[in-house]
Amino acid sequence: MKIQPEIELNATTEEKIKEAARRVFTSKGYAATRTRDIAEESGYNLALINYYFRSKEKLFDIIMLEHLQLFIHSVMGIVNDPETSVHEKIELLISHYIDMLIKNPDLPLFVLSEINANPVKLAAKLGFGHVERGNIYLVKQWKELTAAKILPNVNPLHILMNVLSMTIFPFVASPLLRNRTGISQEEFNKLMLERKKLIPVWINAMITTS
Amino acid sequence: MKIQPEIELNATTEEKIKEAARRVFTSKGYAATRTRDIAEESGYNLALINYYFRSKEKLFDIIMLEHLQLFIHSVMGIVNDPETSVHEKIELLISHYIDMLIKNPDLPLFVLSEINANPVKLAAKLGFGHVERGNIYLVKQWKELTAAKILPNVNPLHILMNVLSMTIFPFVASPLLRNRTGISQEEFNKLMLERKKLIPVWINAMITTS
DNA sequence: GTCTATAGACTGATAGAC
DNA sequence: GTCTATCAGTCTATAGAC
Repeated sequence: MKIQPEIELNATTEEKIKEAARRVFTSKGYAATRTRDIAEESGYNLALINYYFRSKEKLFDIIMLEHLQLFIHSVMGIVNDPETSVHEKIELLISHYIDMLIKNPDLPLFVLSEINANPVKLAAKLGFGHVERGNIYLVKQWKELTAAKILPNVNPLHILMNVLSMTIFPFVASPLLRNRTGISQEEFNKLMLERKKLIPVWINAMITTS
Repeated sequence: MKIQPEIELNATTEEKIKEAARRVFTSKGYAATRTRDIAEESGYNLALINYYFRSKEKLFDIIMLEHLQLFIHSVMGIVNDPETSVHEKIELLISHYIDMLIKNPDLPLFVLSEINANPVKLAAKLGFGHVERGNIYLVKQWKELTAAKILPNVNPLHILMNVLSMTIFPFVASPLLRNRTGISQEEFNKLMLERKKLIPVWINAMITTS
């Protein structure tokens, strides 16, 4: 699944239009995107968008579904791995997200905005492939550790919020942050790479002092 | 400055239109908002919007400027207070934001989306009233404490990111979070009120273990 | 100040030539 | 498959009646 695609010489017209649409939708959002923008970005004509995808909305739905999978379902492999410990899972999750978001920095703001704009419509897409919380291996491990009093009895939802917040929010606030602090894109990415090591340490600190 | 206004019986037509515009813009964003939506929400006719505000864009600019002040400049009073300690400032900041965001939950996603959509245009507005970082009292206090080795020498930008992330991000991700966990709006607000006390403790933990 | 009616530009989508 | 030309609908903004 590509977001920032390499130039594929042998990509079909359909694929090229889809990649162009992905770029335009992700940077401007659904409402601000004109089908003419996508046509121009793809190098093809406006009529071809409807030829291949029937409507602006159907094209958007295809792209949004792929983004949701990238954003949510891709982490299922990490949190369901029976071979890794809780701390390793947290570390892998943070590392996975930061690498992915450095490549696709406007993905989270796009996804969260569009979910907010149309929560009912996207609930169905989100439900697809939904795994019951009790069946997630990470949840099982967490419960075992709290039962054995190895972990303190904190609400795991708070910890989850903290992991995702500290990992994802800087990308969401990046334009504002860069405006206020004056740091460059490169300096920002360097900070985020530092955070791959720092966030797990901070999470440990807040768990053990709870 | 009101976002969720009480019904003001003696509000002027101009104020009523502005409040209606605030509600519609904030929930749908600039591009998805039609001037007809604002007219309908205000109870007045479409023509009056242009009579009072000349254009959709000028009306939007007025509202965005007020939101930016609410979002950014309102905290200046806290971080510039010479009477409070660093830890008190952090505590007050978190408390202030959480109270404000419980009242205006879609404010951050709106502001961040629009800045992302038009960073150049909003840079001017953000610069207005900009205070040099060196002159902020919190920054001065922080430097003194690290110089005296009372605080460890961590990059304060990371700490700032963590405070804002853990405080603001849950509101940004709230629709997704509620979809995945099934918690209600009330339960979410209760979690956020808990975080008013928890986040300062966590921040302390991560500072002292650095 | 507030309304109705409408101008003028733009949008998503399609017909039809090649 | 790909294009040009165009339709029908919607948008912002304004003219003009009251």
